[in-house]
Amino acid sequence: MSIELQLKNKVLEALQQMYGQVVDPESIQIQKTRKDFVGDYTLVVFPLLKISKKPPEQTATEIGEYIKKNIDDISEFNVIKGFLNLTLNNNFWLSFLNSVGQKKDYGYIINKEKPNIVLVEYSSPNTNKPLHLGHIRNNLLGYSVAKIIASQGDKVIKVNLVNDRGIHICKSMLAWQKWGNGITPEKAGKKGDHLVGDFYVKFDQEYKKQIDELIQKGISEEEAKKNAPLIIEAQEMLRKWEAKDETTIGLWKEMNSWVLKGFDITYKNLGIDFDKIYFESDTYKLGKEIVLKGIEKGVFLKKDDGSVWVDLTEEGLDQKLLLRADGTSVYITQDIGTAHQRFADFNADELIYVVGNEQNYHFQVLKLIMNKLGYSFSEYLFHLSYGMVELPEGKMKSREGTVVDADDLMDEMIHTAEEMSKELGKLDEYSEAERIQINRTIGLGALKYFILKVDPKKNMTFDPKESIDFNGNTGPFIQYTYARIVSLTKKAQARNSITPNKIKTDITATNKELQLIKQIHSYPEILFDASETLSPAIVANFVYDLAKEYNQFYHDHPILNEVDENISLFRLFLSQQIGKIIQSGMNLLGIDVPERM
RNA sequence: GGCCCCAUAGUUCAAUGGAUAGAACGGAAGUUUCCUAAACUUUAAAUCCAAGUUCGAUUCUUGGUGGGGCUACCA
Repeated sequence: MSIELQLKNKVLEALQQMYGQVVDPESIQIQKTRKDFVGDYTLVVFPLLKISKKPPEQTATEIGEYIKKNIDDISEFNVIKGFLNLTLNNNFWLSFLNSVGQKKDYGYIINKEKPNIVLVEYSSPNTNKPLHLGHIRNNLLGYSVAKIIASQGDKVIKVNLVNDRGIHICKSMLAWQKWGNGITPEKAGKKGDHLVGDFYVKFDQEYKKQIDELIQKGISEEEAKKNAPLIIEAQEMLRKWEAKDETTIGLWKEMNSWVLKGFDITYKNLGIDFDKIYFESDTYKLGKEIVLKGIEKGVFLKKDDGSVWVDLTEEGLDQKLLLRADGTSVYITQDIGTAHQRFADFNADELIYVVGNEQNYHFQVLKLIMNKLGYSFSEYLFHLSYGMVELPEGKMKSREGTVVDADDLMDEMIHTAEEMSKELGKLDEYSEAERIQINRTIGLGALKYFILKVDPKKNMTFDPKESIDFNGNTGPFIQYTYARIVSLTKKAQARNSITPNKIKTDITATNKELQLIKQIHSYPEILFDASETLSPAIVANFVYDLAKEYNQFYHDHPILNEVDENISLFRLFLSQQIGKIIQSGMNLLGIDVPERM
C-alpha cells in the first residue's frame, strides 16, 4: 500500500475515533508538502473543521498526534494554519531507495491484469512534399505518447496513415511531367521527398501565373482559380488515376516511392517508427460501403443530386458531406472506414489520433458519426489535439517559403551541437565517430526536448535562431546531468570494484538528499498522469526538475571524495538511481542520453 | 454569424481548488588548487478585465477583451 493511502486511511480512522464520524474519503486531502515547509506530506484540515467543530490548529494537532502514534514511519509533525505537515523518518526513505535499486523498470506497470490494446495513429503525411516542423511535433508526440502508454502496461500499436492520393499528389505529378525533364532523385542528388516537393511548389507558382493572366483578361478571381488550364489538367489526372490509367498509375507509383524513401530517412533520423503503415490509396474506399449501409439504416440522408450527408444539427453542428454527388469519397469517408477496419484488425480497445487542432471539428464529427452508426467503440476514439507550431513571424506558409523543413532543422541542430562542443573543447579527445554520435544525440535531444516540454494542446513558438538553447531547461542540460552520473560510476568502479546494490538505512540524509529521494518516489505517479492525460510534457518537466535538483546536490555534496564510506556509497547509489530515472524518462520521450559529453 | 482552443516576468514555459505563483533565457553580480563550469550561487521582474461559487480561485462558472483554429462536393 502506498504511503499516501496509508495516511489517508489513518486520517479516516482518526476522525472516526476522535470525533465519531465517518467521512467521505474524498474530503481527505493528502498532498506533498511544499518545499519551503518542513514535512513530507500535508493534510489540509479546512474541509474537516465541520466534523471536528474545533479551530484549524487544534484539529490539525489532534490528528497529527493520532497519526504519529499510529504510524511508525511518521517521525514528527508540525501545524501551520490549517495545514498538518507530517514527516517520515530517514529509514522510510532510505528503505524506499533500496527498493528502487532492486527494480529494473521502476515506474512501469509490468503485469497489468487486463491490458488494453491501444492504437496510436500519428505522422500521417501527404506524399507531395517533405516533412516540416509541424510534422516533427506530431511525430515526437505520437512516438512518446505510445511509449508512455506502454509503460503503464497497455499494449500499444503505432500506426501511420499515409495520404498518398488526391488532387495535391496530382499537382506534383503534373508539374514533374511538364517541367521535370525526366529528373530523378538519383540524377538530382536529392532526397525524393524534397524533389517531389519542388514540383509541388513549381505547380503552385505556374498556377498562380495563369490565374493572374486570367484576371488581367477581366475574369473574376474565383473563376480564374477554377478555370486555369493547370488545375483542369490536374483534375483530369486525378480522374485518370481513379480510372486506373496505366501511365498515370505508373508515374504515381514511381513518384510516391521516391517520397516514401525520403520519409524513411527522415523517420530514421528522428528516431521514430511504426508497427503498421496504412495507405489511403488502399483504404479510401472502405468507408463508402459503411456510409451506404448507413443510408439504409436511416442514419444518413441522400439528397436529390445523389450526394450523401449526415445531419448533426441536433448536436449543435451542421450537415456534413459524406459522399460526393458523383459517388466518390471525401476525407471523412475514409476515416469512417479505417476506424472500422482498425478495431477489426487489432481488436483494439482504444484508438488515439495524434492530429493538429485545426481538425478538432473533423474528429468531433467522426465520433458522432461512428456513434450514430452504432459502433460501441465510438467513445474510445480519442483525438490528441495538439497546437500549431508557429514562427516568430507567425504561421508557417509554404507559399511564402517560411516552412521549416524537418531534415534541415535536424541537420542544423546537430551542427549547432558540433560547434558548441568544439567551442567548449568537450570532445577533443574523442574519435571522429564518437564525436558524430555524441553531437547527434545532443542536437536531436535539444530539438525533441524543446518541443515535448510544452503542453501538447498549447500553440508554441519556435524561433530557429534563439529558441533552441543548450543551457537551462533543455535536453542537453538533462543529458549532461546523466553523463556526469555515468562518469561518477566509472570513476567509482576504477577506484573500487565494489558497486553498491544496497545501502545502509541508518544514515542521516541531508535535506537535499531526501528531496531527491522524494522526487524519485513520485516518478510512478508522474508516468501514470502522463499516460492518462497523454502528455509527454509532464514527463519532460519532471525529468528536468530532477536533473536540476541533482545538479545542486552534485555541486555541494562530495560523493567519491566523501570520507565517510557509508555516506559516499549512499550518494553514489542515489546518483545511480537518478541516472536510471533520467534515462528512463528521456527514453519515454524518445530522447537518447550520452555516456559522456 | 455559429462552434472550439488559448491568455502567467521583457521572452519561452510550469503550478490534482490550498500556504509566500515556480523555472529557464535575456539583464545585473559572483563561484574553478574540488567527482565534467553544457554546472552552481545571488538579484530585479508576471496570473488580461469584471462578477460569481468557496473557509480558500492562476485553476471552476458566467460575461467581456485580445489571439488562434474550424465552419469546402480540399485533405
